[in-house]
Amino acid sequence: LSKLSPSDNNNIACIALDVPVENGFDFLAPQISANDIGRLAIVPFGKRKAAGIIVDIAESSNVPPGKLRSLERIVYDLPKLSALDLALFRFCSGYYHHPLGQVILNALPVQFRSSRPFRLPLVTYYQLTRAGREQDAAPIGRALTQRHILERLSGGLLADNVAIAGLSRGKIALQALLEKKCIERVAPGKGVFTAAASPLYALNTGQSDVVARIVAALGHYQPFLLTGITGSGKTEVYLAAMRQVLQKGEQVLVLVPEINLTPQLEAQFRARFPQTRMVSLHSHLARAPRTLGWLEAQSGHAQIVLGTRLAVFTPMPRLGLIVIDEEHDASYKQQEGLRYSARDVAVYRARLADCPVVLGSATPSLESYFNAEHSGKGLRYTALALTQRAIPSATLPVVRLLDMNRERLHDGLSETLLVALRTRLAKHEQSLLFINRRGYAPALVCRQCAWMPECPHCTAHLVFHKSDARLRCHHCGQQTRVPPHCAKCGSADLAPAGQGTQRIMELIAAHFPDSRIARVDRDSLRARGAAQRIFDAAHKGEIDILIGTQMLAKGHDFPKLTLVGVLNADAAMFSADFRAPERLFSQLVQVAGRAGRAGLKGEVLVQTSFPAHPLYAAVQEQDFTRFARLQLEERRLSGMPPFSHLALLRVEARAAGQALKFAGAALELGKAHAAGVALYDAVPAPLEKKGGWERAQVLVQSRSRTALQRFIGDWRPQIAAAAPRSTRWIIDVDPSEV
DNA sequence: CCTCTTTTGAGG
DNA sequence: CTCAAAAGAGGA
Repeated sequence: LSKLSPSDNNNIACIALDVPVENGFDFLAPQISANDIGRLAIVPFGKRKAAGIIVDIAESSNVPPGKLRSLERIVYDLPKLSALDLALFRFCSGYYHHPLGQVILNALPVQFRSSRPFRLPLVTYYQLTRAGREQDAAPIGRALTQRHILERLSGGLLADNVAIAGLSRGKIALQALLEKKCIERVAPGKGVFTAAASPLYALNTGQSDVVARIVAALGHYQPFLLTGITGSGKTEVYLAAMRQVLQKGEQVLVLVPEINLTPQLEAQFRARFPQTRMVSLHSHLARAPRTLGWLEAQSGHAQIVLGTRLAVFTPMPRLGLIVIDEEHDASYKQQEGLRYSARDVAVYRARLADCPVVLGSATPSLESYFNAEHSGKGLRYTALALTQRAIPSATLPVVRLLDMNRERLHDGLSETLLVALRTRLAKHEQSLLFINRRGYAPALVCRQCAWMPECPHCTAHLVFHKSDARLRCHHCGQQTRVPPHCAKCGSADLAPAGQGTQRIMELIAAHFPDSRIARVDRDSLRARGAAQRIFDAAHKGEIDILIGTQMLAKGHDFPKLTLVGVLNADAAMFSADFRAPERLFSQLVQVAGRAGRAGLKGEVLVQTSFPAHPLYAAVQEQDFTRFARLQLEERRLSGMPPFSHLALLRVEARAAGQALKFAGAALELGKAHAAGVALYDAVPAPLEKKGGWERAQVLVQSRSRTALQRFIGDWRPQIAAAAPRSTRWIIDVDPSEV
């Protein structure tokens, strides 16, 4: 152990570690220079070693000299985080009130988070000269293992002019790629191939105008909100703008919601930019390829980074454009740990990198819409709109409301809907039934005494899954066999209550025994390759009726689809969350957008008990602007975002009543200094008990973001000091569910 | 008085 | 977070 004192002209390294402690930890680091800021370091920490990031260098420390220990080593094998990367992490730490070390370490690939040594790339790949002579090759990157090279080949990620050193099975892989038409030609004896380039189709005038606006902004910070109805060709706009950025040798970050769309978009991008190296980063990716992709982005070799919310933190030294597709999507908000909004972080990142950021959506969030409507004042967005469908023959579907009070019903399916389905079957067109509930029935009920089985760990009914005769909790995953008798009165007369995808499937199969039906929900897609199989079949027209949850609502285009039925839209009306109408609207517009995309007339039938609700009128006209105006007026009157800013103290405890009790105590602490903020009562959370944890919350509201931030800054240490270890708590800034 | 469980505090 | 010491709870 070093006993040198800091006064001996030793430098001190301040290191951010993955611990729930506000500040970094100081270590003696004699040889350190300011140049090392951003590097990974291994330090002794208590009884163990820990990995952390050097965030600062100082001449002296406030820590008593006797307590200071020496930094063990700096990891020079890894490229360091840039000042811009660190600035982004600092912003997140401050804005979301989360310890810096945890912010940074959570954004790093897992290998780098532990103090154990890791091995870096073993295989080198080379860029060839035009002549393709291997001796002229220059190394352009490395991969962790040969398997990753093969993966990259099969993904088409190693495009033109690339040879692989030491690739024994390369020929086999290349042959497979030839057959799949990913590549056109293989130079014999070498791993050289040329990627097949996809043809451009031309932009319409609306699209070119929008692209021109974005391109004009390249090189400096400017946020755009790009709105456009489904099928108006937003992706084409992204691609055209990206082309300009890539030509300048800069990088593009594209964020997409957490859905199964990444492979499709990836294929689309790859086809358009076959020469450009692209990495795809999402949570389903295995550890090693994710690390590799991260390194490629950080080194600048990968020019396109396509990913879900976690990708927003990927270091990119020459970032020239950020695209956030479906910017309204709830999956951009992380719901645990650092509760960041990838969309908001991306906008801030664009500001740091001084580049434009494009937020695209057919149904933007009201916050973004408001920012674009009120451009001119402060930090606001420039509105861009696509008003025509890219394929002119594709018209918007007709939306009809089916009044469930008047319709003739067959097991919850209206006569009109059944007739419409029958018509489509006769015409060999496809239909889609949208019901946002998986399982057979959302509950089981005793017909004698009305007892309903509940989850022992959550405030929720158990969902009946008929296929394996089990009851499942969709909140905690708990499952049991279906009980033979009522637990209360002993009756054997237990019946399913309500409808889920499985039950609808059964009903439809009974009504249309000769039709080909497929169910699309988390359960049916669980098996490996199931998603691909079902969607392929649907695209080929081998499915007549698709039944599914919101997984069906996004992205997929089925050319023969002309009818969409929406079965339980009303459910959202009963939600206490002030954002429920917004979510319902965007979901309905999304799902309606599936119908009639290629020249065939589409029809959307919405079953509802409240046909007079103004929300449905807006859905019928698919008029987002009208809907947004209505909602914004409500928000203005209720003082909700975007007319105020929110933060939520979320408290969880195992013992009954403890969460609510502590939330109340925290509220009292806050009341003493609540300047410029309004504090709501401590209340049980919407799902009061989840996974055995009782939940309570305190809502904080303010017109001023600064006042809100200042308040939380003072409040948080008070809560931390008062909180018993048996309660978990977090402050959720800009919560998405209140 | 001993053992097992829960709570608390520190880590540089 | 992780580790371990301290403080409680219960048993013989």
